[in-house]
Amino acid sequence: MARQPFSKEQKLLSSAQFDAVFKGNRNPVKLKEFLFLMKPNSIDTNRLGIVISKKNIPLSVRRNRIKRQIRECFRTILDPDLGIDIVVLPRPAANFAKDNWTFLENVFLSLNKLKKEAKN
RNA sequence: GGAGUCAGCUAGGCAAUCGCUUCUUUUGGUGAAGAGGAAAGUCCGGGCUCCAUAGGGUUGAGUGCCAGGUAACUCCUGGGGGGCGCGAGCCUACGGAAAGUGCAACAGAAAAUAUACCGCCUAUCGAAGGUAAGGGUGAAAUGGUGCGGUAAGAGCGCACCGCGCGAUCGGUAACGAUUGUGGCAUUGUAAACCCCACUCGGAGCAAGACCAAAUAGAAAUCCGUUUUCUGCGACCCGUGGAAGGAUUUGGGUAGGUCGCUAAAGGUGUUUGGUGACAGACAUCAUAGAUGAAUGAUUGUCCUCGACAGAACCCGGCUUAUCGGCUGACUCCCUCU
Repeated sequence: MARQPFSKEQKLLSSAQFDAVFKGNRNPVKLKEFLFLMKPNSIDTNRLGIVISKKNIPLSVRRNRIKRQIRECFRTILDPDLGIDIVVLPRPAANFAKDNWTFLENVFLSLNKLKKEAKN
């Protein structure tokens, strides 16, 4: 199994990078619980940004848990060669979802397929 | 055995794989450490930092039985008064109501000014007089109980209790005990205004300090202080700054480094103290992120895991909380 690191190269760090994704995204994935925005980038790796507001997820414990689960899926599942920037926004419905883990797993798996088809 | 009071502890464990943050080694890696009792609410207090060491008056805010502890407090400890409970215990903003003002719904005759609905007594039998015993209303009704007294009554008189004032004794004090004396006068409300006593400068780690880069919004020093604006919570006084001129240095930006964790620190023993706590000695090294680290998956065991995530740091308060454990004490029942 290849190493699957998650360091600062894999994160969106500045507001400029975030803005680029918000403005340059095409066909976003809109779900009840999450919103995914994606944009191809110019570097080799994927980069992840999470925007999670207190308004949508009031409890800090749950906020942290959702962030970790998103990060973990990004790290373990997503094809590292895709070269996309991705921003995930949890929505209020994520509060009530019991099994976010399997849900996110499926989403990221389907993302892999989508992107591969797009490249081919 | 049942019911209850108080104090304290704990906050799933183990293993495997893949990851994150910091540190150490060293640059492949290896190793070590890595959220809470409330990290929360931001309600108080303090450290620390800057503003200009921050003065006076008015205003504003806070505290409010006494003594002590503390860096400090609205916290804690001990004590006193009052209330609740059979009890262990619990609760208590607990200074002032003859300085003044306000308020007291409904009911009730009357709610603070005095007065009289039913009643009682007198009677010249009237739309009179005397009463406040009793009844009734209310959260609250002009001291309470008893005896005397009277036409009926009334602190009108007396005794005891209560209340005010004084003295003595005990106590650091709050206060308590004893005793003398006064006379029954104006109810309650001050988490209503208010009065009295005491305390209080402001803003906050996005505080603040330094470094780098880049091209004209800034900064520093000096001169000046009529006017205008502005800071010191507000206003007045007082005082500082800016707008102007001269000289010098050179910036934006979610950039980087520091602040940033060793601190009124934890644990143990011991000394002093009723106790909060303080002193001495020994010992421990224990998160430090910054688009923000503790996770995910799998297996397994059990009692099947609540509330909940550090963001400068401490002391408290308040609120949330599954299950379990420990100790001390009280009451009731049964047996001996």
